[in-house]
Amino acid sequence: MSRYSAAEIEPKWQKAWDEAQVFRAERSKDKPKYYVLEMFPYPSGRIHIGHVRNYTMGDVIARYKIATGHNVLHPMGFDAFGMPAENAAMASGGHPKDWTYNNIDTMVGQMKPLGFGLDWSRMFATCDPEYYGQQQALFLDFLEKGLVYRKNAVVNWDPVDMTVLANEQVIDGKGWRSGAEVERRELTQWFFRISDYSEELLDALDSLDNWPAKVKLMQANWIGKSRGLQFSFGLVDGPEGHDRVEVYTTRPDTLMGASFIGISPDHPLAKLLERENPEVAEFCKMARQGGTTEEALEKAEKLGFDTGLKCRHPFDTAWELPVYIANFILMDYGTGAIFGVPAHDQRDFDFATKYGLPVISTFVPASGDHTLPEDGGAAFVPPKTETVRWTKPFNWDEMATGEQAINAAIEFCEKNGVGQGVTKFRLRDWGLSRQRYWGCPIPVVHCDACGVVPEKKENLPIELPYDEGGKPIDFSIPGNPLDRHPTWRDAPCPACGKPARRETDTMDTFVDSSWYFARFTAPHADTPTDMAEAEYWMNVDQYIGGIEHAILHLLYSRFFARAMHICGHLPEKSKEPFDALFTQGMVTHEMYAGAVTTKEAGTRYDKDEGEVIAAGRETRSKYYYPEEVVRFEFNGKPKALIAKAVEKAFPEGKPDNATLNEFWETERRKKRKVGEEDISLDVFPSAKMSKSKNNVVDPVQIIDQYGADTARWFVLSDSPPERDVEWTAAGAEAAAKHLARVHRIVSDIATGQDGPQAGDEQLLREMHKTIQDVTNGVDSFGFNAAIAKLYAFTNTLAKSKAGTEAKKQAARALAQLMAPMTPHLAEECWQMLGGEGLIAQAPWPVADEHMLVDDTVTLPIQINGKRRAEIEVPKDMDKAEVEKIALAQDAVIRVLDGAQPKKVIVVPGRIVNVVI
RNA sequence: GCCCAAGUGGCGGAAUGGUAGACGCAGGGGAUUCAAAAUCCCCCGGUAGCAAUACCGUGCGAGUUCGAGUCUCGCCUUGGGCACCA
Repeated sequence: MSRYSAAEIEPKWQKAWDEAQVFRAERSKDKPKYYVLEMFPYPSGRIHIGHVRNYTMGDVIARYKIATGHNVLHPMGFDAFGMPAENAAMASGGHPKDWTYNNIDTMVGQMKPLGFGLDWSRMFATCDPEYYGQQQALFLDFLEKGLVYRKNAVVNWDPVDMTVLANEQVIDGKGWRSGAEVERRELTQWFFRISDYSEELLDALDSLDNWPAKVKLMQANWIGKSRGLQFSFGLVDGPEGHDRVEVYTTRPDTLMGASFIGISPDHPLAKLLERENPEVAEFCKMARQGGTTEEALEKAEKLGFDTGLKCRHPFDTAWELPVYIANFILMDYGTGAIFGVPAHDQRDFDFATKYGLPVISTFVPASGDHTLPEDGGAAFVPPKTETVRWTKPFNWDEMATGEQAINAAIEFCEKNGVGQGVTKFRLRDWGLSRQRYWGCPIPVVHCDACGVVPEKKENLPIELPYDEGGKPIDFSIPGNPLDRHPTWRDAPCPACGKPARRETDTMDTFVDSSWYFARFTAPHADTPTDMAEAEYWMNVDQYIGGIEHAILHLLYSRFFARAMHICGHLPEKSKEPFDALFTQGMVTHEMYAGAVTTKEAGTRYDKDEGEVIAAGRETRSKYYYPEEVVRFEFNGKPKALIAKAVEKAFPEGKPDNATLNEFWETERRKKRKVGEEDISLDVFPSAKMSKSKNNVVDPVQIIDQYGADTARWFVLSDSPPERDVEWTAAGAEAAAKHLARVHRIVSDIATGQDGPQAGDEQLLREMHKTIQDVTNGVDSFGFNAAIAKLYAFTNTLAKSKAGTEAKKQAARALAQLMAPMTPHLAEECWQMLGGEGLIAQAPWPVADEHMLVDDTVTLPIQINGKRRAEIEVPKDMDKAEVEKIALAQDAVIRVLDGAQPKKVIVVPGRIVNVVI
């Protein structure tokens, strides 16, 4: 008997798979193809447990599909452009390219030992010039087809660092490095015309039968189709060229409740007033402060500026409404102008209250008490489907739903020439320009004579410069190094040949990830795709990734697939590139944060508390990795300390929690110098593992200690894959023990003598049930439930007194069912049991239907829905007979106490319910 | 603020509208051992009870149903997304 040693068997079988080229994907007519893809990783430096979970799920599917006779494509690559590489260069010198490729090497080195069935020959990184050159070719094709254009759009501008900030670099409206108030500033940028496809992207969601409903719902809400009315308010004595204000509203039915007109600070009228009136200019400047995110705009205090201008109400020209410039109105959506109805919109209500504007109700609840908003009640905002009583309708019944009223209002307004019914979408065009170095350069040239000229395809790829005039690029200077590069910008105009300037914006990294799945079908083709390969391998049969990508990445990819089809790079069938989608939950972990002093504390004396040193102290937060901290609980509260400091203070070993707590309290009160870290840390609840929060768990330790199969088994067991999982280290050992047990049991069976041969049939029945359950589990992503069945079957097998042949048969089935999850151990077991060839290439076991049905069933007997007894009856016994037996049960007789039951419900094979 | 989810023992979780808690972890007891590791066996939601058993129990409050963890409505809490994190 041999002992289970992952360290010995895992490399051995990985080599065997390599030699047999089990995972090499080649086109073939003999088998149906199957393309399984997991969202590729960002090369952050180390793989984390979330990656292991993601790729193990994909690998289970891939191996299972190979076993069921499919020709499988299962590739891997890296989403390698992005800000962390530049941030690393900024923080510690070095070059984003070196940082990225080093990280990729490390991560591949960490992934290979996990034994994933990947076709590594297809690997690429999006920062490979070979890849991004083809992306530039795609861009040029899109440009030719009118799918890309330039327009102005706002960015977060840091006025101190003189640079554009990403949303995550704006913290509480301030720049992350400079601390300066961020401004919204307009720049000319490149856009994809995704909004032209709003209707189609929305409608096509219905065809995605194997996508989670919640993802489709989120996308539908994001696209946001709405029907409303576009019309204008006449402006009383407006400035030159402005005789009216065009508005769009989804609630034209509330027009009689309008009390003001609001325009965006970026509205042409506001801009005109801004030039003439310093007060307006000051307000607009203030309104443009803060980040550009929808969240920031929604949460910001609602402020307005009364322009003094008045608009006429379309239905009553004597009725004049004031025109406000308001900071919560977006120029991008609708017409950049709205009319406010305080009675039926909370935001408008708050605004009206603040500026003393009238509140006019147009409808009230259908019944019941109601305090009108104008009489001190709250804004009344029922769902559009609710029937309400109209007090100011214009051509519909007094009792009607919002929906009915909206339609009637649009019809009425159209008939009376007041406006037009318009369908609008919330989806905006996709801005792809980034004022950054580490991304795919946009392949156009700006020529004084010819304007914006596309680069010639034969000049692609336009590569990123590595140096700056022989010197390494200095990333510590804020701003875009491409913009200030001495020579890279110089390029002859592709049209006239005169000296011109390259575009220095690079592409959003979402572009990189919007077509990589197509590139995997022909990763080294000298066009973006090879149609023969794309025709064969597309679509992705099963796509697996995090729920956090439910909207943007998936929507952008759907758009790209359409655009690529238009340009002849993908077949018609690939307009929806992902046939089935599975969104796995995230791996979360609690976070440990401490303070680093940025301004030293003063000292203040308090007569009760004595010396208080925190006064005047300023800090920034620093997050620590789980392995850097000592975590403990005191009085039920989690606390943490920096591990190194604990080791130093208690060299003899980790003390008890009370001592740690005392240490924590003492350290917390210490005065710190600038730059010094606090030793006592706070523990924050679990959140998505992210690089910036340092709460990533490194699986390498687990692999080193227990082996890949344990890590794989562990991430699949316990939690359902679609749910978030809180990572805890306990349990890895249990998984390892179980695998060792399987090895031991199989080894005993393989070498054992014939036993008593009792219960062969029972064991084989269990085997067939397990085959059935595990197969269903794998098919439906119920990996945790499948694993529970495998645990149960292992117990059955261990206890079975069956003969050696039956046991060997059962053990072979166990190995095969485990093979997608723990492939190395399965191969080893397969070999011990005398299985033919590699288990990785053996056909999947099939359950025998006849072995799945039992002759008798156990039926619970309920009385009024409460279980009181149970009976064992033949499975096809008729209802009357079952009822008779049920009513004869002691418990039933006792509760009935001579009375007749009102009703007896018999669900064959399920349950009996006696109603009394 | 808006959109989308999730909430079940000490913990991770199982359960086509049909016996709530499968399977695993932690814990307790025992066997084996000079001892330990490893392994094997048993117990394990709460309250009451020697026990049989009874009552309560799937975030909270209603509802539909013979029957609700599962369906509907309202709330609470947590997580994700909100267009320049990827």
